[in-house]
Amino acid sequence: MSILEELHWRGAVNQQTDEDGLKELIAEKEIALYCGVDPTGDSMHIGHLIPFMILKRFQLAGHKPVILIGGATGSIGDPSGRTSERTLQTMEQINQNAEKLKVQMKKLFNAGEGEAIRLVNNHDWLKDLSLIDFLREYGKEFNINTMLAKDVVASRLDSGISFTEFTYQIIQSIDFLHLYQQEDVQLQIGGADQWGNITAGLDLIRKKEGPQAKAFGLTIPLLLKADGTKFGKSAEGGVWLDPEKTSPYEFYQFWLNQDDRDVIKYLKYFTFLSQAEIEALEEKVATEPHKREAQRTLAQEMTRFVHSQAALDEAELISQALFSGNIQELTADQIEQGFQHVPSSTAPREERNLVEFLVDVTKIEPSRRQAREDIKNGAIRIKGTQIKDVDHIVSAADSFDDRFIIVKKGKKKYFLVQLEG
RNA sequence: GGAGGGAUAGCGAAGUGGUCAAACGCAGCGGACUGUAAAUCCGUUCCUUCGGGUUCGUAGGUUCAAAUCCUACUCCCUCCA
Repeated sequence: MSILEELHWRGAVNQQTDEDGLKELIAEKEIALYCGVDPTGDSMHIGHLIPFMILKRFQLAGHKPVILIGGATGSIGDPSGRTSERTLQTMEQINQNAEKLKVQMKKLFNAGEGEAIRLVNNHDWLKDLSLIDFLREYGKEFNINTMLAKDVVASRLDSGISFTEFTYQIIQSIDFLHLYQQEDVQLQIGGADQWGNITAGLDLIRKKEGPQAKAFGLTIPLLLKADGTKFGKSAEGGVWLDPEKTSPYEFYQFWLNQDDRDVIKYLKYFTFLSQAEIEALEEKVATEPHKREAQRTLAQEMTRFVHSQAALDEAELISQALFSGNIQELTADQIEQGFQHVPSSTAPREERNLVEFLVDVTKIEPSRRQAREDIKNGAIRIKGTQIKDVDHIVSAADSFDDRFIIVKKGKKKYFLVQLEG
């Protein structure tokens, strides 16, 4: 199965330019290709991951991927997928973010065996481009009518778009041209909302390099959940790759809890499992869904890839203890080792009313009213024991060795409270 | 510049002097069922020391009583120029 056939099987192709041409090119040589991300935040979330997983697949198929960090484009603001103007971030902020993303990318794609994926930052070649050069060299190649017709721009014409964001497609086009010329990059991939930017780049390459220039674009479909909502948001917000923002335990739990209807789609999209392995899991979902083997495999693959085998082991240990073991049998040492990455807080080592403990000390509950309601409903468990008494006093007896308190709220939310002082 | 319409809890949207802490839907939270799934059902969602306190764009005013009436201001939409 060729890489393109594989991508189709994985459901990872939305649109592509000159399908046959790209097929031919890939058949005859190893190509270089790229995908970019703008440093608008200090960490990627799982939605960002998709196109880079595809870069990785190309690499495994023998091609040469380039990851672009958009230090320059990030300072302009991509209007794609937005209904309103972005607020500009400071250059310091963007540089800091770019640095963090670089570290994250290296950890994900340059670790372990095999050739490293090349990392570039478009700030390097765009920072010294003068306004006059920009206008004479590139601006002349862009027709305003074409630019206005791009979906991203057209949809913003009513609500307004600044010249800065309007110009974004030119900047991204320069990137593609630059990489085509300097790194022999012939393919750009991106999310479905990048189609306009990618084709703008192709137009620029053709104008500068002649109509015979071989460059292609491929976009990935927007990933939706079975219920029609956007993929990648948990109840608490986005699912981040940074373990400080989303702990490996929470990350593992996110994947483990996926809907039966979605899990195979995600296995295809996110993991490097083979067609045979995924089809076997698909069979399992159909015949013995209660075992949730597909979800477990997905959670394992993703946690191992994004974090590490050690993080996965820990996440599974915690999950095991919390959901199928007897919490009371754990020792304080086991908790210390294994539970550091459950959402946690600290509290002084003193006796306290349960409501105050939940609201004031640990912030597990947002208000006294809510805390009382949950306690009365039997939603609160401490050390595995349901507590329905609003006047309960939290004391050493509720802790593990006077060091940790484990609170469960609802069916599956756990909190670790470390006692100190 | 002129004429209208609008701003209500996280979002959408009722309400046009007391019975309004404010219908209803979505989202959220909790519970039941279950497989840490989906669907469904039930409860609940401003705060509270449970006495009460503070809310309906902002600031004033009328009234025993205002989300509801009046005045000014801010922002948004439609039409005319």
